[in-house]
Amino acid sequence: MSMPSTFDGDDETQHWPAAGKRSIREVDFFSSERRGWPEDSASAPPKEIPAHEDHKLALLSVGPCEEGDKTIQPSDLHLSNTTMTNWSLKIKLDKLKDENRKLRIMLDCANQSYGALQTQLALLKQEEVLKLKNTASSIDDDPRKSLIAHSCKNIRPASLSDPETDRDSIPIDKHEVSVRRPRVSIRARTDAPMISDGCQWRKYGQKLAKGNPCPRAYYRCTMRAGCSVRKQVQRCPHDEAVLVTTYEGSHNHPLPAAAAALASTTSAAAAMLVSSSTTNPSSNLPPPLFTDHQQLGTSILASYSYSSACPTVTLDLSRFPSWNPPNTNCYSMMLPPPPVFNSSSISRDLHDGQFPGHSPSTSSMTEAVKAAIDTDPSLTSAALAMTISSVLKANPSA
DNA sequence: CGTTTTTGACCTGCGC
DNA sequence: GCGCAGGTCAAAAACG
Repeated sequence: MSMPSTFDGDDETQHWPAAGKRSIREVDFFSSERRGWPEDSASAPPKEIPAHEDHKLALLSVGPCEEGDKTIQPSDLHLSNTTMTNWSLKIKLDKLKDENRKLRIMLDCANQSYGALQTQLALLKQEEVLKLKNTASSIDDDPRKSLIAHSCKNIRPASLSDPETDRDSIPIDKHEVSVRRPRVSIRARTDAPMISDGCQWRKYGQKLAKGNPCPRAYYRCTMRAGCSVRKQVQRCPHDEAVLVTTYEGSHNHPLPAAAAALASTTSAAAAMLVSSSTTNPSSNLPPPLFTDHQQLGTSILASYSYSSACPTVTLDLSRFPSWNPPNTNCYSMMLPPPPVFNSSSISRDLHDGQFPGHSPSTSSMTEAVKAAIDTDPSLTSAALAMTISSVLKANPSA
């Protein structure tokens, strides 16, 4: 198994140990290195200060440096005016660098925490699914619980002799690997063979799907070992200019910053898919995410598709003329923890307003998108994704 | 030489 | 039970 050599996200996380080392050096400076410095600096400090000496200056700039009971001030050193000026500038620069470094550490910390929370959420949701499964096993006349029970058939403890009896002994994370999770599919009009979404992928298979002359390619995420996210890339059989990218699974690592926007969007979309099944128990069908906006001239289309095993959210972005390359090169996926809840064989497009009680009228979603496009006709996909995401979060019923 | 892609074989689920 | 289709595996080939 190989790891990509260039990965912003991993690079981000790798700053942690580096930052730790730098922090230790600062402590070491106080404990040992500092002791010899005043004597060594009886003459003027060097004009060219080695990079590894930066921390000394930064610390000195924060306040007086103490040697035992004696306080060492810069003026105690015999320096020429020019050297003092340079030194002062250097000190200011070092302070800024130090501040930068601290901010970077804080950012890394936030990223790490976010990744950890995502993992925790995945585990909690998996446990919830298992609990629901156990509850549902004794009830067969409630349609909603039957759906849950049905979905649990898709839990496949691979390579176990007796899945039924062994299931409870399997660690949760193994369940996550085998669970059929909701998918998010994105349709985008592009000539590129594959949209660049900020992640590293390795192709592991290719198939000719029936009814489509274009092969379907299978990729798995290689940004971190054990990441379960996979994606399928395929040209639309009806319009080969449209590239259909389907994501499945949840990343076990922080994503590059550039990947955050659409990740947020798809997370919200899939979360909607999930919550709709739990907040609307009277109906087996979820409400629409959002609908066509005919006034736009273009339209955003979101649809649920319940195949035999995998509920799928489709975001049709192919109708945005401005989304031709190069703007289609900033998609990103990070699916939410994968709750399993439905596997009915119903497939419907929502833009037709086929759901009773769910009007295809103008939604806040499309209003927001329209406003965004009006504001900036050259809107990038990432920016538009953020708009969609924010509306989904602010108005779950949109 | 290590990594990635290709591609045929194999596995699994589903419908008949 | 059988056949089909989707998905995955893994050895071989290609690539840098």
